[in-house]
Amino acid sequence: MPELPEVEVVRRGLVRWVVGSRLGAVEVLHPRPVRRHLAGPADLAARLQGAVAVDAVRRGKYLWLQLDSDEALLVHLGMSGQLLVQPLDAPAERHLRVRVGLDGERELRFVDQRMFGGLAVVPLEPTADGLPAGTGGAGTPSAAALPHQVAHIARDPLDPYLDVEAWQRRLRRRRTGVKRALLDQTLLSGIGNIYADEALWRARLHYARPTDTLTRATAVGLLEHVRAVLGEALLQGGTSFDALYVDVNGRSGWFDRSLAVYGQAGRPCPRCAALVRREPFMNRSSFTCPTCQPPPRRARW
DNA sequence: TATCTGACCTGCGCGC
DNA sequence: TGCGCGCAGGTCAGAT
Repeated sequence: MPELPEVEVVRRGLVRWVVGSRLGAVEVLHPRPVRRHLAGPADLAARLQGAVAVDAVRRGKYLWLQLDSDEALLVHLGMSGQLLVQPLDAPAERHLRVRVGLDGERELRFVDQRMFGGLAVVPLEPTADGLPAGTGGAGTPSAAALPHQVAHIARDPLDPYLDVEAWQRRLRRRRTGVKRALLDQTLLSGIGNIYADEALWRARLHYARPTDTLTRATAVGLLEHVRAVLGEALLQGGTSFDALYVDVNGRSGWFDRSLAVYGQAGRPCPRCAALVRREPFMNRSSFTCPTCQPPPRRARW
């Protein structure tokens, strides 16, 4: 599933293969992925056609292609979205939803099986703090502008402008469980179920540990574990369990081979050999080591 | 205001 | 073989 490392791999692919290109004809093959472009598919196509992509920017799991028209093509991959750069004559993918011409030679394709993701053309607004909005170009800070649809999304763990002290104070003021807080994109963005479980295992924290019982040192240590696991995943091209996550050239990542607990129920913990446990959590699953991550006496789910 | 829950969506694996 | 069900999970609207 696309979390921060997977989206960053896609963003880097866009920088290499799409930035600098002039967008051509747009074909919307299913209305759902463009549902957030309220003016409709025809308006989306009209705004894209002829524009030049000048940068690819990411904040958390949100991604946008900045256009020379002072607008942006905002993309969220949802659970199964893919952005592929393909030759014009490449066969259509089974779940191809939108195609956008590139320089009359190639196509940018949005493929999405489950259609939780989507595209919209939106205006850019100055950031509230006047700082770069996220990661752009070759991993450098972006322009200080972002779509208002992303304004409520917090900075991510790999963002150099993340205010760690402010984050740990907000985290510890919350009255919830630590995993629920890690998944809250308005507190810290980019983390999904996979990397939340991996970071909590590294930090030896149970997912139901109340955030208001964390010390400053524990909170900051957890952030370091989050950064480490995201960084390692990025180096390996992200996590691919199946064909649902690939980069813009259709290649899968390798980090699933390095997962300690996520998806490892019944297998030995790499640290203590106790059997990893899977438990229902927020209509999904949490994977923990029962020895390294004992449940807290007072739990918040 | 803060926190929590359920709906959205499709394909796959499993049990019957 | 075919059917029904559960599961995967990011986001957001609505409920508490």
